[in-house]
Amino acid sequence: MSDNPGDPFYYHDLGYRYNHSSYDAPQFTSFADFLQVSNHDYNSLARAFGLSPLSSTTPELFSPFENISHVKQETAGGGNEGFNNSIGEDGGNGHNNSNQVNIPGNSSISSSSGEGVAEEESSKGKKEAAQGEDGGESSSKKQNKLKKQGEKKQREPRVAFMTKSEVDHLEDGYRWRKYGQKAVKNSPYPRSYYRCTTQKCAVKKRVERSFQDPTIVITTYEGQHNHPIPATLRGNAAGIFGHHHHSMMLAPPQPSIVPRSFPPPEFMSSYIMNINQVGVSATTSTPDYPQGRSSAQQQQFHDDYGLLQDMLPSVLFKQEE
DNA sequence: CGCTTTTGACCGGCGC
DNA sequence: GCGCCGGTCAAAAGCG
Repeated sequence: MSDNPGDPFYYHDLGYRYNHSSYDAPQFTSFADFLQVSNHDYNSLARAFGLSPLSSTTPELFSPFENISHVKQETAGGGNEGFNNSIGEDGGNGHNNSNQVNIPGNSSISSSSGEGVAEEESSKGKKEAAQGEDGGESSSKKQNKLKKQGEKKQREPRVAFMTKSEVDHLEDGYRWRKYGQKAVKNSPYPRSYYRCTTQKCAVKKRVERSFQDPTIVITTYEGQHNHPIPATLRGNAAGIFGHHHHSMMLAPPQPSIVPRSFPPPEFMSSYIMNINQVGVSATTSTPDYPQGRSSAQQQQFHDDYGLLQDMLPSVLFKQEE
């Protein structure tokens, strides 16, 4: 995948790969549901994923990963289209078989290219080009704030999911407000930008459908929630995470672009194709990184990964600078 | 009415 | 410096 060492992280680095035919697609109503975990476990997973835990916890302190580099697309005439192309490529070559996990800060469980890529790019230092403001909470203004010292614009940890789904916006228990949509270069499908509606929370996510395989939706989370899952949304968090089926949930978030229709309630029909961790252990590259990790945190971190490995064998993590 | 989505303008980084 | 590009803003429209 990273044929181009110089490339910043591209989604194709995900090593995306899966077997169309070998999966059956279970139905899930939420992220946690699809992970098939309890609330407790979810919290661990969430940390590992850089997502927010269900319980209120210390906000900005734990981010297993730091320093994200932004997914960038080749500006040169737009050859590369991030995910879309990448998916095609990787899917095609697929040297990476799905069951591998790279642990940030650790070397890896899978020696697959992913890792190499991560290194390369981190060295690359090509930061996020098209980045607007980053996790800043003052979302009101333009972004003209400067960073502290030599710290460049760092992004929050990002996690990308590739999910087979009919709907673009997957239910994950949080409430989001869409704040933008842009056309993806060589794709007929647009990319939508969402922000967590909880006031103090700066988590964002992007959703786009794969151009190569329109049945796949790529959701990229950025940042971590600092609050519990809102218990409102029809049913409540408990209903979402707790357990049983997913009966209600009324109208699915509308399948915007995807023409095909499908049974309404199953908007979360999905299975994971791949998961990408875009964070990185930046402690080395960014000395002044605000949040140091305690050994306890690291331990937790590893524990989370261990957990993930057990639970999500097909997940593939990747780190990036 | 309060919220969300829509949508074109705008911004800042980067390559040329 | 200019223009492309990904990402964001924000006014207006939409919806329950």
